[in-house]
Amino acid sequence: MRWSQLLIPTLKENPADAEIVSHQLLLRAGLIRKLTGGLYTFLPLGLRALRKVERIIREEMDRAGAQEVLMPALQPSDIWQKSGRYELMQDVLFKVKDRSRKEWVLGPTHEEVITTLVAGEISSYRQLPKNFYQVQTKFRDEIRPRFGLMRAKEFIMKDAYSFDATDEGAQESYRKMYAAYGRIFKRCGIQAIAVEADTGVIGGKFSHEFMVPAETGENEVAYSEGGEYAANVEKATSRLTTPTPTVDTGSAPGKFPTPGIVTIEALASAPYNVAATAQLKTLIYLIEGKITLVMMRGDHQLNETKLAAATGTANFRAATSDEIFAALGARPGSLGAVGVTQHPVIADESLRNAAGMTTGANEDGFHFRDVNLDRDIKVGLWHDLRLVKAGEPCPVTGTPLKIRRAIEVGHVFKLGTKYSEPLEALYLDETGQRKPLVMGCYGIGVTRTMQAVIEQSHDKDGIIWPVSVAPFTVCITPLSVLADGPVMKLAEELYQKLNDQGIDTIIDDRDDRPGVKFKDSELVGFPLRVGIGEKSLAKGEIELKPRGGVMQPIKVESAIESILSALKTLSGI
RNA sequence: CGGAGCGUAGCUCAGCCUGGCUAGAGCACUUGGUUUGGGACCAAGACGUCGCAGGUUCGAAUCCUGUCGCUCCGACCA
Repeated sequence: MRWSQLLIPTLKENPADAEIVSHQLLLRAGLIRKLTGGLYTFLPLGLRALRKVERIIREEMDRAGAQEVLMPALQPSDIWQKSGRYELMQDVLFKVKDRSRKEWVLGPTHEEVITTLVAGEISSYRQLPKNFYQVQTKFRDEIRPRFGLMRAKEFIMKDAYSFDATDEGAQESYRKMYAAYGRIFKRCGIQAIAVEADTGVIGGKFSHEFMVPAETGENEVAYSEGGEYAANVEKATSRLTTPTPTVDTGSAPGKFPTPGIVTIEALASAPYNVAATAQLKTLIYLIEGKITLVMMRGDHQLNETKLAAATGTANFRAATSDEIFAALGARPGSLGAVGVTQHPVIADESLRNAAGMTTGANEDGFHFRDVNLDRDIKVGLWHDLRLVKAGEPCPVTGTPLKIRRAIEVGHVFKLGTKYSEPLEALYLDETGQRKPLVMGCYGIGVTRTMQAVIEQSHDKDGIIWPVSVAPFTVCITPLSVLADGPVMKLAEELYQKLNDQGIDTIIDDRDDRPGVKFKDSELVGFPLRVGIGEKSLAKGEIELKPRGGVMQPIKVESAIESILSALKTLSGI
């Protein structure tokens, strides 16, 4: 393509509303333009890069045995009612009404649609396994769209759904997708790591997220140095650095005065000297409107994602001081669960068998000592609720965990029968028994992946596209565009030959000064620039400049061969 | 939704505190000229409901009220 004919509106200055570098470069390189918050138009170059990411995804999905379909983005709300997610996901669902006032949903994801399809089309174990995928626009009423394509109201996702007869089969389908994801991100030129993750509103048995390490990422990943363990902090666990006391003092809980003491630290200091590990922290939450006591060890922090996983709902918040006083008769700082039977109590696993603990007495200015969990507190639910911190021992290796930020580009879920049961996607097995299909689902944020590539691969001058996803692979830069001059003649000739070889080539035929062309080609980030100027041409040479590499002169006679071999090197072939 | 900030030319911003004349600069754009190996220079020109609505005032980009939009931090997620 000819630069002069394409819309490539590069910007010299950073747009005021772009905060992170990949967002700035998307705008500056003329790849996208904002329509309004969370909604973007893909310009010619941006679309070309996006299409290349999509092509890699399609090739790897096909290779892994998945088949492409295309489902409606507009969906009837009744299938969402059936799956139970109409309520659960109401905050992100875009809803629209038609002329007869019937309500529809703009699909944020497609478990309901694909399961409905499969329920009607698959009825025998002989048809299994199956895996269907699509590349499609998703709609989510995000609470806060941000960072350009990173979190948008409308975005392109590749979603795949596997259907198996057995759990073992589903496991194998999961494994295949997991492997395919690794190949996809590698081919896109980004380093993504798989981490254990929370399943959230999608639900299911377990899941892995594919994370691109980046300071601007919205997630935190806990991992061991050697890569033996990696998990989203929402899900991560660690070994305890210090054990929880379990020695029964033999005494019943004894109330003692602690005037003005309302923090763990204060109680840990003189004259009380109660180690934080021997204290019970009692947090009061309003879970689906009900006062609930959440118990943590004094030195631990609550992880709210784990609380959601434990309770099966995200509909909760910390209670206010007044709500707490009304329920327990004391203010934060003096709270405890001893003798509390009228409210449910949830406790963190680290408190199992805890004994000789100290906790608030539900009376301002007083605490209990000698509290045994088994004997004195009615715990209704035990669950891992603890937020891991950097430096705590890895659950696998025992070495100190590290924590770093990352961008989630993909997520694979082992779903089980969460959707096949309510939507009645059943099949007959060898013995004629009717059983629910065992499902998995697998998403890649395609537009987000494209931005993640930029976030991970850029320098002060602009984007550094990997060959695999670059909008154009080669940029031919004639320094003079006189139509019948030797420079332009050679440029046109190379342009023809490269295109004939199937190399995506752009020729910068703009009548601009060299500096402008160099800056623009670096900003957009084409992997290889072929510079043609009168000076070097006089020596029978032109210049090859890999983006991010060093300029090298090549002979005109062997230009095509040199370019092709440089591309091979850049592609890592 | 809670907290913080910003809305002035296509873009980046100044002017606002302390109200006053035709509302400014740089980049981009148009025309002419000079340039031509790292975002050129000269000259001329075009481009504004100062986000919107209301108020205060002789007079509002500037002060007040409301409203809309955008960005950032938190809850949500590919």
